[in-house]
Amino acid sequence: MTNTPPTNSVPEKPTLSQLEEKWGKKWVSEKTYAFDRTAKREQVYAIDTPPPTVSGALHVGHVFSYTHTDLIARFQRMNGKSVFYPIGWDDNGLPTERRVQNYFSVRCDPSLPFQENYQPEKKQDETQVAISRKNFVELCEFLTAEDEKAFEELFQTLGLSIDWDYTYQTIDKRARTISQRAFLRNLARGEAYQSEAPTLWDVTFKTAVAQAELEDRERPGAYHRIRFQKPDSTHVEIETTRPELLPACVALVAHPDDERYKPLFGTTVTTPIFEVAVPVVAHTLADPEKGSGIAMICTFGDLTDVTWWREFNLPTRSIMGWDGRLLSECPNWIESNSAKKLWEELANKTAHSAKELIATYLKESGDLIGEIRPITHPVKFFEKGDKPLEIVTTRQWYIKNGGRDQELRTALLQRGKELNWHPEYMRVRYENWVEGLNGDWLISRQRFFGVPLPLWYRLDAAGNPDYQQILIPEETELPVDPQSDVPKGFSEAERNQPNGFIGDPDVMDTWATSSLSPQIAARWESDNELFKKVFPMNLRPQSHEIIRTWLFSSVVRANSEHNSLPWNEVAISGWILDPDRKKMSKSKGNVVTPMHLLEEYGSDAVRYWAAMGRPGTDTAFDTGQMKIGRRLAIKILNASKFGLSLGANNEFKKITNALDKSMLAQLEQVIVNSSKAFEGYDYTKALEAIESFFWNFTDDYLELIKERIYGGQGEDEAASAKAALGLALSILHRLFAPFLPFVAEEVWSWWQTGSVHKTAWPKVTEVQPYLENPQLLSDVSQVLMEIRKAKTMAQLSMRADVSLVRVSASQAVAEHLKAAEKDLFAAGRIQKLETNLATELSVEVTLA
RNA sequence: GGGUGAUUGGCUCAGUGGUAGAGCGCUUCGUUCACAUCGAAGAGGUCACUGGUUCGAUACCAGUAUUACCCA
Repeated sequence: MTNTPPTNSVPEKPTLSQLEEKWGKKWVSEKTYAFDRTAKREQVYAIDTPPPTVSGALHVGHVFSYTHTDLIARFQRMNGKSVFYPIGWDDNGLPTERRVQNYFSVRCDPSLPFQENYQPEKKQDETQVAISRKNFVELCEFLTAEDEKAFEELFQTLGLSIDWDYTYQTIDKRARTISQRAFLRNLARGEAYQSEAPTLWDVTFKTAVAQAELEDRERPGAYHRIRFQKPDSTHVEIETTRPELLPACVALVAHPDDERYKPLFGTTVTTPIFEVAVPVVAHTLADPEKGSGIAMICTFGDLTDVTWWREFNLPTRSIMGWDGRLLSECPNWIESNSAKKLWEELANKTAHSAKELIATYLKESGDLIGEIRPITHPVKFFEKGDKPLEIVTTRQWYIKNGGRDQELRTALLQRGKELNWHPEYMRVRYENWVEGLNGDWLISRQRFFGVPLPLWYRLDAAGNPDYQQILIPEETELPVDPQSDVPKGFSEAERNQPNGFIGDPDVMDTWATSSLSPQIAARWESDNELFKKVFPMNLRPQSHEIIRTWLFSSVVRANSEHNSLPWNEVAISGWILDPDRKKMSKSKGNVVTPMHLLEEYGSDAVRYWAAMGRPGTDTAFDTGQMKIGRRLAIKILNASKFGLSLGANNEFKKITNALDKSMLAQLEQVIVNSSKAFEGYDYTKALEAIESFFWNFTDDYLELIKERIYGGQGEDEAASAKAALGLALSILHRLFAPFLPFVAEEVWSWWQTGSVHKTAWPKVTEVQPYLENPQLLSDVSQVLMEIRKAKTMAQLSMRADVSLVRVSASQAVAEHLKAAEKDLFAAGRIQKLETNLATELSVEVTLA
């Protein structure tokens, strides 16, 4: 720092335009935000940035929540931490598949051979071209690379202080390796297992669906009252919304205390029209209030059916195919000839058509009692699907997550308690989720673009897979694609041959990879030095709707692999609501794309709006706040230019004037309050404290010292103001740096060397040698305000003269006014000031 | 049905056991001398409702209503 401020480097007419371009490029080329690997572990602050789904649209919500993280990153960096702030792109999974299908009008057919140099034709009509899995994956990679460029450009324009040298993709080689390695370790420890079991199944995507991907939707349904024949030829009536599952009925169930049905327990009844004998059982999960109090158990109508089927060891009578249609062959448990004839009509019908058909048959046979009763009820859907889920029995891979194991569940709940949540109440969502788990984590997906399960199976002499004979790769061979790679000891010629092998066709759930984002970013097992420095990480920022998925699954993986949390803190962002308070989402069509906002208002202004969204609180999209942010940024330019032109400098020993010291005392409080707020992740509170000081600083303090700094009260008094101004500007530039990094860097560059973003966050020790009662400036401002009010009321210019100001005030206030009297005279254009003692402040202004 | 938040001027939101706050919007006034991409000032609220604790409640407690989200 020099004693003579280089005012010649202050532009004549400062402007916000082009600052993003100017400084954004410089930060990248000078690696301003590079992680310092030589830093000690305690000096590292590591952030597990959410990898955005690049196949999704750029969304103003990205700007919002990523800015929040950046604020924390910048604060920590200025506090001397070596900030590890990488980003990844989530290009793995179903959203990418769908986008590729629509963009190129193709579909994946894994049975087709790979075509070299395949060029997709431009999308022209709705007929999709079938292509091989490898071609399909190539298209996914091509398209996501395009999308990633758009995201990178947005985030750089926004000024995120990411270290771009550590960027990863959830489908890249390292991510696939880590994902497969973690799975193999789970397998070796017995935490991963395969099971042939009833599975929630999406008939559109033809894939299994995990509990975390479910959602309930209210759908119309109808109760059908159906009678079953008792052994004595009388009837018992059940009610069901799914009569199409009647052929899949394996039992009836009622509550053990239900007097109406007690005599039936242990007996056998016969299903109508299909004439299959089924037992009547008692179970406490049967609700006596629901319908007739007795229900049919089918394989499988819902998850309760699965529970009953397991507990009573009932037979499996599945009638639903993987495509959501009834089986084409009549099931072997249906023996009556008339029922077999009916099946010819039912075969290959969708659940919906089968329901109508069976209702018609029941009506004809007289077994449908009374009218069909329409209701609305919750139905389970895949969150990305649009047909109700079915339950089919398939072989799938699972990872233990406490859903079937109380000890693990307790351990994971304990992890939730160890984690520091911001805001704190979000912890409850985690606890509710873990407590409500009803099964392990299903990780296999019958999809194409994802990380493959790194497994092969032996084929027996007949060419059928033996799933108990698993062939696994060495960790050093990873990543593997079992569709093209060959297990050790086999040759490609043995693929799909009797006594040979087959590759597991499935990929892993996208969360099975995303849950390892801290390990991927930290380069687990490929850069141990880095890993030791940054894992467990300090912060996971994310939004609240993925607590049950991303956050929970990350805790599961770190707990089993590293016996630790993946990070110590989690900061939950709210959502962006549109101005009508509706959640912004692509399906609602109310999404605002962010790039033009950055261009129109400036990145700093948009960041200001984001910073005003409190942690965890949903925030309305509001260009008004961006305008205010823009105004603030302009004010910083102008006030800095003005201050530097007045001769602001660093000769702090010359700070002697009481008003100057009072201003610095107020600034001391701002440093204390904003630092404290930041440490508690409340960046909004920090910004409010800084901003509010700044406006008073420009409106009152700068006005008050103008005369003095021009030399009106002698050289020493001017020198005090210049030095105080220099100290205040230096501190303000640094306080604003995390929020408005572009304008802060710009004004810093006018009079300092190096980047403001690599300097130290202000410390109270900087101002502590120069303090006075902070109330002094407030009292003087108060009187100045009264004077301005009088001029405004008289409809006069602020430059109008005041012949007399008569102040009634306490002794303390009077002393404060006396201390800054000359400044007050000049700023208010006062000719005479009289004070007298009073308990309450009052100001009487006589205009000239 | 269970849970978690929210409810404060027209709007968006702070806030504290002791006289109700900010910004925007609105109204009025004001530009030679940092800033019209601006400044100064003004009006505007029974702090959702009902009880309770308290000398005193917008704040603490209980209940109600409305609303959002999570889970079933």
